[in-house]
Amino acid sequence: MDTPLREPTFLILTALAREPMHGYAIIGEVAALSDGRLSLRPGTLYGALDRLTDAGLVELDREETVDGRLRRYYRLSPTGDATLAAETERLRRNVEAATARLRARSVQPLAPRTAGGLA
Amino acid sequence: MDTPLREPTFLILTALAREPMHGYAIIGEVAALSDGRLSLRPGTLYGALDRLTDAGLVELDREETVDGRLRRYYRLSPTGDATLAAETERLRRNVEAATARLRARSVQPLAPRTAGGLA
DNA sequence: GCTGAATATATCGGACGCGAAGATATTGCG
DNA sequence: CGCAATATCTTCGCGTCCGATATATTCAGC
Repeated sequence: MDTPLREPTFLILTALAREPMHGYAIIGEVAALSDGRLSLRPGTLYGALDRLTDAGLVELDREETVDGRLRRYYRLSPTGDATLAAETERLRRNVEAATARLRARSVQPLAPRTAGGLA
Repeated sequence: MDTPLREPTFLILTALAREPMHGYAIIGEVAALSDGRLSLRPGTLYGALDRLTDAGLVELDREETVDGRLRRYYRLSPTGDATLAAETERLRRNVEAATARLRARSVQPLAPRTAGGLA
């Protein structure tokens, strides 16, 4: 898993970091995590869970049946935990780099050539 | 451009935030920005530049010919600047959310049931 | 003077994650 | 009884990315 995680995958792992959850609950948790910016579609969620399970980042925790409806709980594996931590660090560095660049530009938007200061 | 930027695209915009650069120089700049973690391939770079140009996030700044080799400089457009700032904020929130979740798990890895404290 | 590495651009095909849409089944509300 | 909400799963197409390849020029080494 050298490839960087995309946002939906990253937030799914984040949602599972605290405690095991079932798929449908993850949709709501990710929406909350992202302040409603990202609403996961079933295709994205279950596809991602299958991929993450195959990759060994999440594991099936348990299955419950509540009111006749199946709930399949997933949990973060140790590998998934480490991956999420590493990904978070990677993002943190990217954020820092971009912030520094944006600030640098803000300080000196354009070289003051046309304003006719001296010369 | 509602879709979140992928990492290569994000770092290309970051590289351009400070000053206009030509394609080949961006490859080195992105490598430096990511501490060598991400080495852009030509296919990724020029494809991304075309897409970003079409989307209005970057603009052709100027063309130079140095030692018979063409250099095509790109610069961040105001839209690209705003997009990069917004994306950085989005990432910052994701990093914060993940960090909080990882910390929460670290404080209480498992419910202390088996350790037999009291009871 | 030729070869190969570095500079600098471009293009094509495959892989893969994501999103839209719809199917299925159950409970609860009006 | 029909409709919304809960909860799962599947199929299809798109966009992005990467690997590979091509082209052209300069410079270093032999």
